[in-house]
Amino acid sequence: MTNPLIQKLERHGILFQDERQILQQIIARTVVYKPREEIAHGGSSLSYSSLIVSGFAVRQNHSPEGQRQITALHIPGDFADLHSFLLKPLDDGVVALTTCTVALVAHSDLKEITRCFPYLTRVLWFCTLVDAAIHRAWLTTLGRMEARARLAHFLCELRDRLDSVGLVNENSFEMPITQEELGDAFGISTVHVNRVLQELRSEGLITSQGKLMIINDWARLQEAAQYNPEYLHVDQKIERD
Amino acid sequence: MTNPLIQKLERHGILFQDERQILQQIIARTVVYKPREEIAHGGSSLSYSSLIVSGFAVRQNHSPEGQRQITALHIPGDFADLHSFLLKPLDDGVVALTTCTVALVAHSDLKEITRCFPYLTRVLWFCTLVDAAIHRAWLTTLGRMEARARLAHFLCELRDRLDSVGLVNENSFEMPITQEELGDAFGISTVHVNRVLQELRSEGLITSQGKLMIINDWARLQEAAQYNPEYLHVDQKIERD
DNA sequence: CGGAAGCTTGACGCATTTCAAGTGGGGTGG
DNA sequence: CCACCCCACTTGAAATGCGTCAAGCTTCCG
Repeated sequence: MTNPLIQKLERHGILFQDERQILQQIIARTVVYKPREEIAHGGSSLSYSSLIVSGFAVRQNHSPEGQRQITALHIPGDFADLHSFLLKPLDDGVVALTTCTVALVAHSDLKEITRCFPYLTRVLWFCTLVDAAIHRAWLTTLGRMEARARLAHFLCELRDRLDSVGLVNENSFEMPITQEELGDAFGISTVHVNRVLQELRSEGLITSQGKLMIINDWARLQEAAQYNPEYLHVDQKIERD
Repeated sequence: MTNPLIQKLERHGILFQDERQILQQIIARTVVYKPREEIAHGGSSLSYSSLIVSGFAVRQNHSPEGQRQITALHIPGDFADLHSFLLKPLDDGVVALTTCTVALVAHSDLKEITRCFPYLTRVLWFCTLVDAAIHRAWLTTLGRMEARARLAHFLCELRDRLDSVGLVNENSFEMPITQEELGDAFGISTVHVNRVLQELRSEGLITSQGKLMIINDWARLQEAAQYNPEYLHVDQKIERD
Protein backbone atom coordinates (compact mmCIF):
# COMPACT_ATOMS: atom_id res chain seq x y z
CA MET A 1 0.00 0.00 0.00
CA THR A 2 1.39 3.39 -0.90
CA ASN A 3 1.89 5.72 1.96
CA PRO A 4 -0.47 8.71 2.00
CA LEU A 5 1.96 10.98 3.86
CA ILE A 6 4.57 10.44 1.18
CA GLN A 7 1.95 10.96 -1.52
CA LYS A 8 0.81 14.20 0.05
CA LEU A 9 4.30 15.61 0.53
CA GLU A 10 5.32 14.61 -2.97
CA ARG A 11 2.28 16.16 -4.55
CA HIS A 12 3.04 19.43 -2.83
CA GLY A 13 6.64 19.40 -3.95
CA ILE A 14 8.03 18.97 -0.47
CA LEU A 15 9.40 15.48 -0.81
CA PHE A 16 11.91 14.34 -3.38
CA GLN A 17 13.29 11.01 -4.48
CA ASP A 18 16.04 10.77 -1.88
CA GLU A 19 13.94 11.60 1.14
CA ARG A 20 11.10 9.48 -0.09
CA GLN A 21 13.27 6.40 0.05
CA ILE A 22 14.56 7.25 3.50
CA LEU A 23 11.07 7.77 4.83
CA GLN A 24 10.02 4.41 3.47
CA GLN A 25 13.05 2.67 4.85
CA ILE A 26 12.52 3.77 8.41
CA ILE A 27 9.09 2.20 8.65
CA ALA A 28 9.78 -0.56 11.13
CA ARG A 29 6.51 -2.40 10.65
CA THR A 30 2.84 -1.94 9.98
CA VAL A 31 0.16 -2.62 12.58
CA VAL A 32 -3.62 -2.71 12.45
CA TYR A 33 -5.73 -1.36 15.29
CA LYS A 34 -9.42 -1.93 15.83
CA PRO A 35 -11.86 0.84 16.72
CA ARG A 36 -11.37 2.18 20.27
CA GLU A 37 -7.98 0.58 20.59
CA GLU A 38 -5.17 2.74 21.90
CA ILE A 39 -2.51 3.50 19.32
CA ALA A 40 -0.34 5.31 21.81
CA HIS A 41 -0.91 6.23 25.40
CA GLY A 42 0.43 8.80 27.74
CA GLY A 43 1.82 6.77 30.56
CA SER A 44 4.40 4.76 28.71
CA SER A 45 7.66 5.92 27.27
CA LEU A 46 7.05 5.19 23.63
CA SER A 47 9.87 4.30 21.35
CA TYR A 48 7.85 4.45 18.14
CA SER A 49 5.75 7.08 16.44
CA SER A 50 2.67 6.18 14.42
CA LEU A 51 2.03 7.24 10.87
CA ILE A 52 -1.57 6.64 9.90
CA VAL A 53 -1.86 4.82 6.59
CA SER A 54 -5.62 4.29 6.63
CA GLY A 55 -8.42 4.98 9.07
CA PHE A 56 -9.24 7.79 11.48
CA ALA A 57 -7.91 8.37 14.98
CA VAL A 58 -8.16 11.04 17.67
CA ARG A 59 -5.82 12.48 20.24
CA GLN A 60 -7.60 12.85 23.54
CA ASN A 61 -7.14 13.31 27.21
CA HIS A 62 -9.44 12.71 30.11
CA SER A 63 -10.23 15.01 32.97
CA PRO A 64 -10.36 13.50 36.46
CA GLU A 65 -14.15 13.46 36.24
CA GLY A 66 -14.00 11.18 33.24
CA GLN A 67 -14.79 13.90 30.75
CA ARG A 68 -13.01 13.57 27.47
CA GLN A 69 -11.47 16.30 25.39
CA ILE A 70 -10.45 15.47 21.86
CA THR A 71 -7.55 17.73 20.91
CA ALA A 72 -6.93 16.49 17.40
CA LEU A 73 -8.36 14.37 14.66
CA HIS A 74 -5.93 12.36 12.61
CA ILE A 75 -6.59 11.15 9.10
CA PRO A 76 -4.55 9.04 6.69
CA GLY A 77 -1.23 10.72 6.03
CA ASP A 78 -0.97 12.21 9.51
CA PHE A 79 1.98 11.46 11.73
CA ALA A 80 -0.29 11.03 14.72
CA ASP A 81 2.19 11.12 17.57
CA LEU A 82 5.35 12.37 15.97
CA HIS A 83 5.67 14.71 18.95
CA SER A 84 6.20 11.72 21.22
CA PHE A 85 9.69 11.51 19.68
CA LEU A 86 10.77 14.36 21.96
CA LEU A 87 7.87 14.76 24.39
CA LYS A 88 7.77 11.96 26.94
CA PRO A 89 5.65 11.01 28.66
CA LEU A 90 2.93 12.04 26.28
CA ASP A 91 0.33 14.33 27.79
CA ASP A 92 -2.39 12.67 25.76
CA GLY A 93 -3.28 9.41 24.07
CA VAL A 94 -4.17 8.42 20.53
CA VAL A 95 -7.18 6.19 19.98
CA ALA A 96 -8.48 4.62 16.79
CA LEU A 97 -11.94 5.71 15.65
CA THR A 98 -12.10 3.19 12.85
CA THR A 99 -9.93 0.25 11.93
CA CYS A 100 -6.54 1.86 11.47
CA THR A 101 -3.50 0.74 9.58
CA VAL A 102 -0.49 2.37 11.15
CA ALA A 103 3.14 2.46 10.11
CA LEU A 104 5.55 2.53 13.03
CA VAL A 105 8.75 4.56 12.96
CA ALA A 106 11.37 4.04 15.64
CA HIS A 107 12.42 7.10 17.60
CA SER A 108 16.01 6.01 17.22
CA ASP A 109 15.57 6.30 13.46
CA LEU A 110 14.02 9.75 13.85
CA LYS A 111 17.06 10.76 15.85
CA GLU A 112 19.24 9.42 13.08
CA ILE A 113 17.34 11.60 10.64
CA THR A 114 18.01 14.72 12.69
CA ARG A 115 21.68 13.77 12.55
CA CYS A 116 22.03 12.97 8.87
CA PHE A 117 19.17 14.54 6.92
CA PRO A 118 18.59 18.18 7.77
CA TYR A 119 16.02 18.76 5.03
CA LEU A 120 13.94 15.78 6.06
CA THR A 121 14.25 16.94 9.66
CA ARG A 122 12.74 20.26 8.70
CA VAL A 123 9.94 18.49 6.83
CA LEU A 124 9.04 16.43 9.89
CA TRP A 125 9.34 19.43 12.18
CA PHE A 126 7.03 21.25 9.77
CA CYS A 127 4.44 18.47 10.15
CA THR A 128 4.31 19.06 13.90
CA LEU A 129 4.03 22.81 13.33
CA VAL A 130 0.97 22.32 11.13
CA ASP A 131 -0.54 20.25 13.92
CA ALA A 132 0.02 23.20 16.24
CA ALA A 133 -1.51 25.59 13.72
CA ILE A 134 -4.62 23.41 13.66
CA HIS A 135 -4.70 23.52 17.46
CA ARG A 136 -4.70 27.31 17.24
CA ALA A 137 -7.54 27.27 14.74
CA TRP A 138 -9.55 25.04 17.06
CA LEU A 139 -8.75 27.37 19.96
CA THR A 140 -10.18 30.21 17.93
CA THR A 141 -13.41 28.39 17.16
CA LEU A 142 -13.78 27.23 20.77
CA GLY A 143 -13.07 30.64 22.16
CA ARG A 144 -14.90 32.91 19.82
CA MET A 145 -17.49 31.07 17.75
CA GLU A 146 -20.89 29.55 18.41
CA ALA A 147 -21.61 25.87 18.07
CA ARG A 148 -22.94 26.23 14.52
CA ALA A 149 -19.81 27.97 13.29
CA ARG A 150 -17.53 25.57 15.16
CA LEU A 151 -19.00 22.55 13.47
CA ALA A 152 -19.12 24.25 10.08
CA HIS A 153 -15.47 25.17 10.52
CA PHE A 154 -14.58 21.62 11.34
CA LEU A 155 -16.35 20.34 8.23
CA CYS A 156 -14.45 22.82 6.07
CA GLU A 157 -11.14 21.87 7.62
CA LEU A 158 -11.83 18.17 7.34
CA ARG A 159 -12.82 18.50 3.68
CA ASP A 160 -9.58 20.27 2.80
CA ARG A 161 -7.40 17.91 4.80
CA LEU A 162 -9.03 14.84 3.29
CA ASP A 163 -8.75 16.43 -0.13
CA SER A 164 -4.99 16.77 0.28
CA VAL A 165 -4.75 12.98 0.60
CA GLY A 166 -7.25 12.29 -2.15
CA LEU A 167 -10.13 11.16 0.04
CA VAL A 168 -12.76 13.58 -1.29
CA ASN A 169 -15.04 12.60 -4.18
CA GLU A 170 -16.75 15.53 -5.79
CA ASN A 171 -18.14 17.23 -2.72
CA SER A 172 -18.45 14.26 -0.39
CA PHE A 173 -16.27 12.26 1.96
CA GLU A 174 -16.43 9.58 4.60
CA MET A 175 -16.68 10.98 8.11
CA PRO A 176 -16.73 8.10 10.61
CA ILE A 177 -17.16 10.32 13.65
CA THR A 178 -20.09 10.11 16.04
CA GLN A 179 -21.94 13.15 17.27
CA GLU A 180 -20.66 12.41 20.74
CA GLU A 181 -17.10 12.58 19.47
CA LEU A 182 -17.79 15.85 17.70
CA GLY A 183 -19.09 17.20 20.96
CA ASP A 184 -16.02 16.01 22.84
CA ALA A 185 -13.81 17.77 20.32
CA PHE A 186 -15.59 21.09 20.20
CA GLY A 187 -16.95 21.56 23.67
CA ILE A 188 -20.58 21.00 22.77
CA SER A 189 -23.04 18.56 24.31
CA THR A 190 -24.12 15.62 22.17
CA VAL A 191 -27.67 16.89 22.16
CA HIS A 192 -26.63 20.25 20.84
CA VAL A 193 -24.35 18.78 18.18
CA ASN A 194 -27.39 16.94 16.92
CA ARG A 195 -29.52 20.05 16.77
CA VAL A 196 -26.85 22.10 15.04
CA LEU A 197 -26.21 19.44 12.41
CA GLN A 198 -29.93 19.29 11.71
CA GLU A 199 -29.90 23.04 11.29
CA LEU A 200 -27.04 22.87 8.81
CA ARG A 201 -28.94 20.16 6.93
CA SER A 202 -32.21 22.04 6.87
CA GLU A 203 -30.43 25.11 5.53
CA GLY A 204 -29.16 23.00 2.67
CA LEU A 205 -25.49 23.38 3.50
CA ILE A 206 -24.83 19.70 4.00
CA THR A 207 -26.43 16.29 3.59
CA SER A 208 -25.36 13.21 5.45
CA GLN A 209 -26.15 9.58 4.91
CA GLY A 210 -24.66 7.42 7.59
CA LYS A 211 -20.95 8.12 7.60
CA LEU A 212 -21.04 9.90 4.25
CA MET A 213 -20.88 13.68 4.50
CA ILE A 214 -21.97 15.67 1.46
CA ILE A 215 -21.29 19.37 1.21
CA ASN A 216 -24.08 20.94 -0.79
CA ASP A 217 -23.12 24.58 -0.54
CA TRP A 218 -19.40 24.99 -0.08
CA ALA A 219 -19.50 28.76 -0.30
CA ARG A 220 -22.16 29.21 2.36
CA LEU A 221 -20.56 26.61 4.61
CA GLN A 222 -17.26 28.47 4.50
CA GLU A 223 -19.09 31.68 5.22
CA ALA A 224 -20.90 30.19 8.21
CA ALA A 225 -17.55 28.99 9.49
CA GLN A 226 -15.59 32.18 8.68
CA TYR A 227 -13.22 29.67 7.18
CA ASN A 228 -9.81 30.58 5.86
CA PRO A 229 -7.70 27.53 4.99
CA GLU A 230 -4.39 29.39 5.18
CA TYR A 231 -3.50 27.85 8.52
CA LEU A 232 -3.33 24.38 6.98
CA HIS A 233 -0.33 25.48 4.93
CA VAL A 234 -1.10 22.96 2.21
CA ASP A 235 1.10 24.63 -0.36
CA GLN A 236 3.96 25.42 1.95
CA LYS A 237 7.44 25.07 0.54
CA ILE A 238 10.50 24.37 2.61
CA GLU A 239 13.94 25.51 1.57
CA ARG A 240 15.92 22.51 0.52
CA ASP A 241 19.42 23.71 1.48
CA MET B 1 21.68 40.77 29.96
CA THR B 2 21.64 37.02 30.40
CA ASN B 3 19.19 35.17 28.25
CA PRO B 4 16.33 33.54 30.14
CA LEU B 5 15.83 30.78 27.56
CA ILE B 6 19.43 29.71 27.94
CA GLN B 7 19.13 29.94 31.73
CA LYS B 8 16.03 27.80 31.73
CA LEU B 9 17.43 25.12 29.43
CA GLU B 10 20.69 25.02 31.34
CA ARG B 11 18.97 24.68 34.68
CA HIS B 12 17.01 21.71 33.39
CA GLY B 13 20.11 20.03 32.04
CA ILE B 14 19.09 20.38 28.43
CA LEU B 15 21.68 22.85 27.29
CA PHE B 16 25.42 22.37 27.55
CA GLN B 17 28.43 24.58 27.03
CA ASP B 18 28.77 24.03 23.29
CA GLU B 19 25.16 24.67 22.39
CA ARG B 20 24.94 27.58 24.74
CA GLN B 21 27.61 29.40 22.81
CA ILE B 22 25.99 28.65 19.49
CA LEU B 23 22.63 29.91 20.69
CA GLN B 24 24.21 33.12 21.87
CA GLN B 25 26.13 33.58 18.66
CA ILE B 26 23.10 33.39 16.41
CA ILE B 27 21.36 36.29 18.09
CA ALA B 28 21.47 38.85 15.32
CA ARG B 29 20.39 41.80 17.39
CA THR B 30 18.18 42.85 20.27
CA VAL B 31 15.10 45.01 19.79
CA VAL B 32 12.72 46.70 22.21
CA TYR B 33 9.01 46.84 21.51
CA LYS B 34 6.47 49.02 23.26
CA PRO B 35 3.10 47.75 24.51
CA ARG B 36 0.69 46.92 21.66
CA GLU B 37 3.44 46.93 19.07
CA GLU B 38 3.57 44.00 16.69
CA ILE B 39 6.58 41.78 17.18
CA ALA B 40 5.71 39.64 14.20
CA HIS B 41 2.75 39.63 11.93
CA GLY B 42 1.06 37.13 9.71
CA GLY B 43 1.13 38.77 6.33
CA SER B 44 4.81 39.18 5.84
CA SER B 45 7.38 36.54 5.14
CA LEU B 46 9.53 36.88 8.21
CA SER B 47 13.17 36.11 8.13
CA TYR B 48 13.73 36.34 11.87
CA SER B 49 12.26 34.62 14.90
CA SER B 50 11.86 36.40 18.21
CA LEU B 51 13.16 35.17 21.51
CA ILE B 52 11.62 37.09 24.39
CA VAL B 53 14.25 38.31 26.83
CA SER B 54 11.97 40.39 29.02
CA GLY B 55 8.32 41.38 28.98
CA PHE B 56 5.08 39.62 28.06
CA ALA B 57 3.56 39.08 24.62
CA VAL B 58 0.60 37.24 23.11
CA ARG B 59 -0.05 35.37 19.91
CA GLN B 60 -3.39 36.32 18.50
CA ASN B 61 -5.52 36.31 15.44
CA HIS B 62 -8.57 38.30 14.52
CA SER B 63 -11.83 37.03 13.14
CA PRO B 64 -13.40 38.96 10.27
CA GLU B 65 -15.77 40.61 12.77
CA GLY B 66 -12.85 42.13 14.64
CA GLN B 67 -13.01 39.65 17.47
CA ARG B 68 -9.69 38.65 18.87
CA GLN B 69 -8.58 35.23 19.98
CA ILE B 70 -5.38 34.97 21.95
CA THR B 71 -3.85 31.56 21.27
CA ALA B 72 -0.76 31.83 23.42
CA LEU B 73 0.89 33.91 26.09
CA HIS B 74 4.63 34.31 25.87
CA ILE B 75 6.86 35.12 28.81
CA PRO B 76 10.60 35.72 29.09
CA GLY B 77 12.48 32.70 27.81
CA ASP B 78 9.88 31.82 25.19
CA PHE B 79 10.78 31.57 21.54
CA ALA B 80 7.62 33.41 20.57
CA ASP B 81 7.48 32.71 16.85
CA LEU B 82 10.03 30.00 16.34
CA HIS B 83 7.40 28.25 14.21
CA SER B 84 7.66 31.05 11.65
CA PHE B 85 10.97 29.50 10.67
CA LEU B 86 9.10 26.87 8.68
CA LEU B 87 5.51 28.13 8.65
CA LYS B 88 5.07 31.08 6.30
CA PRO B 89 3.00 33.09 6.11
CA LEU B 90 2.24 32.96 9.78
CA ASP B 91 -1.39 32.29 10.57
CA ASP B 92 -1.23 34.61 13.56
CA GLY B 93 0.63 37.60 14.89
CA VAL B 94 2.63 38.31 18.04
CA VAL B 95 1.91 41.50 19.96
CA ALA B 96 3.70 42.95 22.98
CA LEU B 97 1.62 43.29 26.15
CA THR B 98 4.31 45.16 28.03
CA THR B 99 7.58 46.69 26.93
CA CYS B 100 9.42 43.71 25.47
CA THR B 101 13.08 43.12 24.89
CA VAL B 102 13.41 40.63 22.08
CA ALA B 103 16.42 38.83 20.66
CA LEU B 104 16.18 38.20 16.93
CA VAL B 105 17.47 35.03 15.35
CA ALA B 106 17.78 34.80 11.58
CA HIS B 107 15.96 31.94 9.89
CA SER B 108 19.05 31.31 7.80
CA ASP B 109 20.92 30.64 11.03
CA LEU B 110 18.20 28.31 12.23
CA LYS B 111 18.55 26.43 8.98
CA GLU B 112 22.27 26.23 9.56
CA ILE B 113 21.56 24.73 12.96
CA THR B 114 19.42 21.99 11.45
CA ARG B 115 22.35 21.24 9.15
CA CYS B 116 25.18 21.22 11.65
CA PHE B 117 23.82 20.76 15.18
CA PRO B 118 21.36 17.89 15.45
CA TYR B 119 21.08 18.02 19.23
CA LEU B 120 20.35 21.73 19.25
CA THR B 121 17.84 21.14 16.46
CA ARG B 122 16.01 18.68 18.65
CA VAL B 123 16.06 21.14 21.54
CA LEU B 124 14.47 23.86 19.41
CA TRP B 125 11.95 21.42 17.94
CA PHE B 126 11.14 20.41 21.50
CA CYS B 127 10.39 24.05 22.35
CA THR B 128 7.73 24.19 19.63
CA LEU B 129 6.30 20.87 20.84
CA VAL B 130 5.83 22.27 24.34
CA ASP B 131 4.00 25.20 22.77
CA ALA B 132 1.69 22.72 21.10
CA ALA B 133 1.19 20.84 24.37
CA ILE B 134 0.10 24.11 25.97
CA HIS B 135 -2.33 24.63 23.10
CA ARG B 136 -3.83 21.24 23.86
CA ALA B 137 -4.16 22.10 27.54
CA TRP B 138 -5.96 25.31 26.62
CA LEU B 139 -8.21 23.37 24.25
CA THR B 140 -9.13 21.12 27.14
CA THR B 141 -10.01 24.01 29.42
CA LEU B 142 -11.97 25.78 26.68
CA GLY B 143 -13.81 22.65 25.70
CA ARG B 144 -14.58 21.03 29.00
CA MET B 145 -14.25 23.47 31.87
CA GLU B 146 -16.24 26.38 33.18
CA ALA B 147 -14.94 29.92 33.33
CA ARG B 148 -13.82 29.60 36.94
CA ALA B 149 -11.74 26.50 36.27
CA ARG B 150 -10.32 27.96 33.05
CA LEU B 151 -8.95 31.01 34.80
CA ALA B 152 -7.72 28.99 37.76
CA HIS B 153 -5.95 26.67 35.33
CA PHE B 154 -4.32 29.58 33.60
CA LEU B 155 -3.06 30.98 36.89
CA CYS B 156 -1.55 27.61 37.79
CA GLU B 157 0.13 27.29 34.40
CA LEU B 158 1.45 30.83 34.49
CA ARG B 159 2.88 30.37 37.97
CA ASP B 160 4.79 27.26 36.94
CA ARG B 161 6.04 28.75 33.69
CA LEU B 162 7.20 31.94 35.39
CA ASP B 163 8.80 29.86 38.10
CA SER B 164 10.88 28.01 35.53
CA VAL B 165 12.49 31.32 34.55
CA GLY B 166 12.82 32.58 38.11
CA LEU B 167 10.03 35.15 38.00
CA VAL B 168 8.05 33.91 41.01
CA ASN B 169 8.73 35.29 44.49
CA GLU B 170 7.33 33.16 47.26
CA ASN B 171 3.79 32.75 45.99
CA SER B 172 3.42 35.89 43.92
CA PHE B 173 4.32 37.10 40.46
CA GLU B 174 3.75 39.98 38.09
CA MET B 175 0.83 39.42 35.74
CA PRO B 176 0.52 42.40 33.39
CA ILE B 177 -2.58 41.11 31.63
CA THR B 178 -5.89 42.94 31.55
CA GLN B 179 -9.18 41.24 32.21
CA GLU B 180 -10.14 41.91 28.62
CA GLU B 181 -7.07 40.01 27.43
CA LEU B 182 -7.86 37.13 29.74
CA GLY B 183 -11.30 37.01 28.21
CA ASP B 184 -9.89 37.04 24.69
CA ALA B 185 -7.65 34.13 25.56
CA PHE B 186 -10.19 31.92 27.28
CA GLY B 187 -13.42 32.65 25.47
CA ILE B 188 -15.01 34.58 28.31
CA SER B 189 -16.52 38.06 28.25
CA THR B 190 -14.67 40.78 30.12
CA VAL B 191 -17.57 41.17 32.50
CA HIS B 192 -17.55 37.51 33.37
CA VAL B 193 -13.77 37.41 33.83
CA ASN B 194 -14.23 40.13 36.39
CA ARG B 195 -16.89 38.25 38.29
CA VAL B 196 -14.94 35.00 38.30
CA LEU B 197 -11.77 36.68 39.55
CA GLN B 198 -13.76 38.28 42.34
CA GLU B 199 -15.12 34.86 43.21
CA LEU B 200 -11.60 33.39 43.37
CA ARG B 201 -10.56 36.30 45.57
CA SER B 202 -13.50 36.02 47.92
CA GLU B 203 -12.83 32.31 48.33
CA GLY B 204 -9.34 33.18 49.47
CA LEU B 205 -7.57 31.39 46.60
CA ILE B 206 -5.86 34.48 45.26
CA THR B 207 -5.19 38.13 46.03
CA SER B 208 -4.28 40.71 43.46
CA GLN B 209 -2.92 44.20 43.80
CA GLY B 210 -2.64 45.90 40.47
CA LYS B 211 -0.47 43.69 38.30
CA LEU B 212 0.76 41.62 41.22
CA MET B 213 -0.91 38.24 41.54
CA ILE B 214 -0.65 36.44 44.86
CA ILE B 215 -1.63 32.82 45.21
CA ASN B 216 -2.94 32.29 48.72
CA ASP B 217 -4.03 28.68 48.49
CA TRP B 218 -2.01 26.80 45.92
CA ALA B 219 -3.59 23.45 46.73
CA ARG B 220 -7.17 24.61 46.36
CA LEU B 221 -6.33 26.62 43.25
CA GLN B 222 -4.89 23.53 41.60
CA GLU B 223 -7.94 21.57 42.64
CA ALA B 224 -10.31 24.16 41.22
CA ALA B 225 -8.34 24.00 37.97
CA GLN B 226 -7.92 20.23 37.91
CA TYR B 227 -4.34 21.18 37.24
CA ASN B 228 -1.67 18.69 36.32
CA PRO B 229 1.57 20.36 35.22
CA GLU B 230 2.87 17.32 33.35
CA TYR B 231 2.09 18.83 29.97
CA LEU B 232 4.62 21.61 30.51
CA HIS B 233 7.41 19.01 30.43
CA VAL B 234 9.64 21.15 32.62
CA ASP B 235 11.97 18.31 33.51
CA GLN B 236 12.11 16.75 30.09
CA LYS B 237 15.44 15.38 29.00
CA ILE B 238 16.49 15.03 25.38
CA GLU B 239 18.93 12.35 24.25
CA ARG B 240 22.17 14.00 23.37
CA ASP B 241 23.39 11.61 20.66
C1' DC C 1 -6.46 68.35 36.82
C1' DG C 2 -8.44 65.99 33.22
C1' DG C 3 -9.01 62.12 30.39
C1' DA C 4 -8.47 57.53 29.04
C1' DA C 5 -8.07 52.79 30.15
C1' DG C 6 -9.27 49.32 33.11
C1' DC C 7 -12.26 47.58 36.67
C1' DT C 8 -16.93 46.88 38.87
C1' DT C 9 -21.94 46.28 39.23
C1' DG C 10 -26.84 45.18 37.93
C1' DA C 11 -30.58 43.63 34.89
C1' DC C 12 -32.03 40.91 31.26
C1' DG C 13 -31.85 37.56 27.49
C1' DC C 14 -30.22 33.70 25.06
C1' DA C 15 -27.27 29.89 23.64
C1' DT C 16 -26.35 25.80 25.45
C1' DT C 17 -26.63 22.13 29.11
C1' DT C 18 -28.97 18.77 31.54
C1' DC C 19 -32.37 15.40 32.23
C1' DA C 20 -35.43 12.16 30.46
C1' DA C 21 -37.67 9.59 26.89
C1' DG C 22 -37.95 7.76 22.81
C1' DT C 23 -36.60 5.98 17.80
C1' DG C 24 -33.90 3.75 14.40
C1' DG C 25 -30.62 0.63 12.32
C1' DG C 26 -26.87 -2.56 11.96
C1' DG C 27 -24.76 -6.51 13.80
C1' DT C 28 -24.87 -10.93 16.40
C1' DG C 29 -26.58 -15.15 18.28
C1' DG C 30 -29.95 -18.57 18.23
C1' DC D 1 -33.31 -15.85 8.68
C1' DC D 2 -35.38 -13.65 12.25
C1' DA D 3 -35.27 -11.53 16.90
C1' DC D 4 -32.95 -9.16 19.90
C1' DC D 5 -29.85 -5.68 21.62
C1' DC D 6 -26.82 -2.12 21.76
C1' DC D 7 -25.28 2.13 20.09
C1' DA D 8 -26.11 6.21 17.78
C1' DC D 9 -29.35 9.47 16.82
C1' DT D 10 -33.49 12.32 17.90
C1' DT D 11 -36.84 15.13 20.45
C1' DG D 12 -38.88 18.00 24.23
C1' DA D 13 -38.91 20.69 28.46
C1' DA D 14 -36.74 22.96 32.10
C1' DA D 15 -32.57 24.98 34.16
C1' DT D 16 -28.34 27.90 33.91
C1' DG D 17 -23.87 29.80 32.80
C1' DC D 18 -22.53 33.36 30.42
C1' DG D 19 -23.05 37.29 27.11
C1' DT D 20 -24.73 41.75 26.22
C1' DC D 21 -25.97 46.28 27.35
C1' DA D 22 -25.50 50.17 30.07
C1' DA D 23 -23.80 52.74 33.61
C1' DG D 24 -20.63 54.19 37.19
C1' DC D 25 -16.15 53.89 39.46
C1' DT D 26 -11.08 53.94 40.10
C1' DT D 27 -6.49 54.35 38.95
C1' DC D 28 -2.80 56.06 36.57
C1' DC D 29 -0.33 59.27 33.84
C1' DG D 30 0.47 63.23 31.06
